[in-house]
Order: sequence, then C-alpha cells, then structure tokens
Amino acid sequence: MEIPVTNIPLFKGCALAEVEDLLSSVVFQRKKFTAGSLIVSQGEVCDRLLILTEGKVVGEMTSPTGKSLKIEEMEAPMVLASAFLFGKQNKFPVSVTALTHASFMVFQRNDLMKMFRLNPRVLSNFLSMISSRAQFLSEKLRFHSFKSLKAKVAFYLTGEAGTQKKFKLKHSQEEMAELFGVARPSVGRIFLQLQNENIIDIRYKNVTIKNFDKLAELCNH
Amino acid sequence: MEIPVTNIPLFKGCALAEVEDLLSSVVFQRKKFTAGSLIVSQGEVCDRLLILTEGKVVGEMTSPTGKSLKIEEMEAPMVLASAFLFGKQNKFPVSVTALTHASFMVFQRNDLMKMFRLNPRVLSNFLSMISSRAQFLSEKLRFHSFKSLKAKVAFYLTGEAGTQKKFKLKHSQEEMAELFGVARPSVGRIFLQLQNENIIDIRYKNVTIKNFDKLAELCNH
DNA sequence: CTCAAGATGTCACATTTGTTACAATCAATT
DNA sequence: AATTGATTGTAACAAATGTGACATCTTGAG
Repeated sequence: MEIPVTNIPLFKGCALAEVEDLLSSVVFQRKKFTAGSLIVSQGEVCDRLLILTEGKVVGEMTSPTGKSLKIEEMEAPMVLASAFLFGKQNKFPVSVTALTHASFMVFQRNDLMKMFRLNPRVLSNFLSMISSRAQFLSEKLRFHSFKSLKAKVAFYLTGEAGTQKKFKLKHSQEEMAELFGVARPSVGRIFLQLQNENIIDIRYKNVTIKNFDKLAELCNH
Repeated sequence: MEIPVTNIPLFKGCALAEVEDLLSSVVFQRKKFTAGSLIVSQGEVCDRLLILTEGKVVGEMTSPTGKSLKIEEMEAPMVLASAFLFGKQNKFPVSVTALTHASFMVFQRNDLMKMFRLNPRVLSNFLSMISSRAQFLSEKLRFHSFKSLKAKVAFYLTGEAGTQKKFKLKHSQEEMAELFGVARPSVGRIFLQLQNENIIDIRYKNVTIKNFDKLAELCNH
C-alpha cells in the first residue's frame, strides 16, 4: 500500500532514479505507526519534516483540560506541518494520531536543506507546496472578510461566472456553506433572495446572471 | 529614507558585505513609483519578487465592475506576495498602488533561486517568511472555525491565560472584535455573560478565571 | 428505465449578532 | 489633581443566521 516516491508532492516531476539517488545521499528515517497510536504531541518541537506515505491520520487540538477541539483528517501522500518547520513558531499546534496503519518518511531540517541544494526541483516543489497552502488559507480567509453572507455569495458567483452569463456551479450548497462558514439553508436562502431580486436565475446548479452590476454592488455590503 | 539592505527580512542575519556580494552576483532592478501610481494590476502574472524598501503601498481587490473591495496597507520593509511567486495560482490577487513615494527591489524568479543557492541563509529567511505567513493565516482562520463567538472568546481566554488564573488582556475589545470578525459590543456582551455565569471575573483588562473547566467546555460549543 | 441516495427549495421559529447610543471608567498628560 | 481622549459597560432594537423539518427534484448506479 506504500505509495511510490515519485507520487510524493515533494518529488513531483523527478524521475525515479533521480529520487533514489537523492534519498541515498541524505539521512532519513522510515517510521511506522499502528492504528490509534500517537504520532506527534501538541506543543512538541517541530524540527523535522514528516511525509505521510501510507495510511490516514487525524490532527486534533487539545484544550488545557484535555478536551479535543478541532479535527482535520489527512491521507497519504501528504506532508505534515510544512509551515511549522521553518516558521517563527516551530511547535506543532496539534496532536497527530494514526487512524489506520501509517508510514512516514522523516527528514531532519538539515537533510531537507541538503536536498534543496542537491536538487532545485525539490526546493521548487517545497516552495510551491507551502505557497499554495498560504494561498489556500488566504482565499478562505477572504470570504470571512465580507460583512454579510450575501456579499460572500455575490463575490463567489462573480468569480465563478468569470465573463460568462450562464454557468454551472462547481460546488454543492453544502460545500459552499462550509466555505463561507455558515449553515446550508442560509446559502439556499440567499440564492432565493437573489432570484427574487431578479439578479440571478438559478435552478439547481445552473446559474444565469441577469444583472451583473447589481451582483457586483452586493459584494460591498 | 531608503532602508538599509540588512534590514530587509530576506537578508536578515547577513553581514552588509555578504548582501552586497550576493546582490552583485545576480540581476535585479530598482524601481521607483510616485504616490498614487499603480504598481501591479490584479490578475497580472506574478513572476518576480517585489521588495518594498521605501514608502507605503495599499493592496485592493477590484470587482468586475471596478469597485474596490478590500484593503491592506503595507509599509517598508516588506516583501510583496511571496506566496504567489511559487504557488499554483501565480497571478496577483490584488492591485497594488503607491500611497507615498515608493521604492522596490525586483528579482526575477530565477535570480531569486540563484540567491537561494548562493546563500543558504537567504533561502532559510525566505522559507521562514512564507511559513510564518502560513502560520499567521492558519491561526486567524482557527478562530473562524469555532461555531459561536462565545467559543472563540473562551478559546482566546484559555490561550491568554496559559496556566495562570489572573492576567491582563493584551488587546482591546476593539482588537479582539477584529480578530474574531465581529462587532465590538458583541465581545463585551460575551464578557458580561461569562461574568454572570461566574466563569470569569473581568474588570477592564484584568481577568481572573474562576472556572477553568467550564471555560474549556465552552470552546466546544 | 427505474429507483434510491443525495441535493435542493423552502418554511417557521429560535438564537445570535449587528447597530446605535450613551454613560462610566481608565490612562496619560499637563 | 484635573482634563481629555480612548476604552469599556450596557441597553434596546433591528437584522442576519442557525435549526429542524419536510417535500421536491436531480443524478448516477444498476
């Protein structure tokens, strides 16, 4: 079940021989965990890169009294906490536990840096991964910066529409609700309102924008 | 008014001679803009790193009909859009305009990569910058992931308290309101509720936590 | 084509949060 | 110690969003 190394995002675009060559010139460990075992504890110093090559894990935050707060599942292939290896705060903000049998490749920071030197593509991949994550977070945060749900939806719709009047929604209302951080019927309600105000025509995933200007206007309130 | 190169985050920890040596071995441009002029347009391809070395600029998004949506001010020394040079989506998401007279150093991606090769500290600084940004965004987003304002405040308070029972708030209610993405009186209202429920004692910035368990409990709802 | 599972439209009602406003208190400077 | 500007406490009311429920429609598997 172990994924091939060329599928690991960090080694994307590299030939198998190239990766094997690279891996033979640095030190790293392979670690295996059984389902249910603790992989890293919240607060532990993050001085190594963990690449999940097999299995599924879950990250959760624990409050001072030991209650778990927030959960995020991750599946191979995945790099864990790449932002915490180099950032100012280099402690894991979450505990990570194996959900299934899980395998990791573990690189110390120095060895990772050495790989960057030896192979510019690996560096480029790492930069791309971490940048994409920042972009993803940034985009998600943008939605929260709008004042009302109507503004969020309006912004989303103008973005999805691009220059077209008619288009199909990529996401379900459920997914949009999650993206906007609201309940599902609230999204539906906004669509209903926009319909009644004659700004869009929506029937399931088929959207026609009837008044582009008004829609853009709504982004501001 | 131009800041010294050793103050630029990208060159932090480097000696002046070291930076000058480095800069002499790569190609880069210095660009100056007068107040009010457009520096980059939204949607423009981001293939270069912009380091603001003097002045103040503003980033704003424009909707399809040309209304400006969101504003973020930036002051020297500052690196612009570092996440967009390497991420998947490498177009500027905002337009940037000079607020005052502004100076930049401009590096093409290849030259930046060359500097990474020549000087590991520069690479390390860049990784740190971009990682810290991801961390910052992540932290900010965490607050939005709580269901209610009460949960956000409870989480914030447990974090600020650490292991102490009595402490002083670092932020004003205004700042907290901004962090949580709500109106200022809403924050005050929650404090009032927590007070009435005998969970905390708060008088202006002086907080005493009277029931740690209940506070932790609240983080979950 | 049929059917079941999932997605959507929509409602009534409960909660939460925003808005506006003003008085009380603090903090810093004189 | 007094004054002033910023912060905080608090209220009433308006508006937005959550909740739960249900009927209806779409879509994809068979």
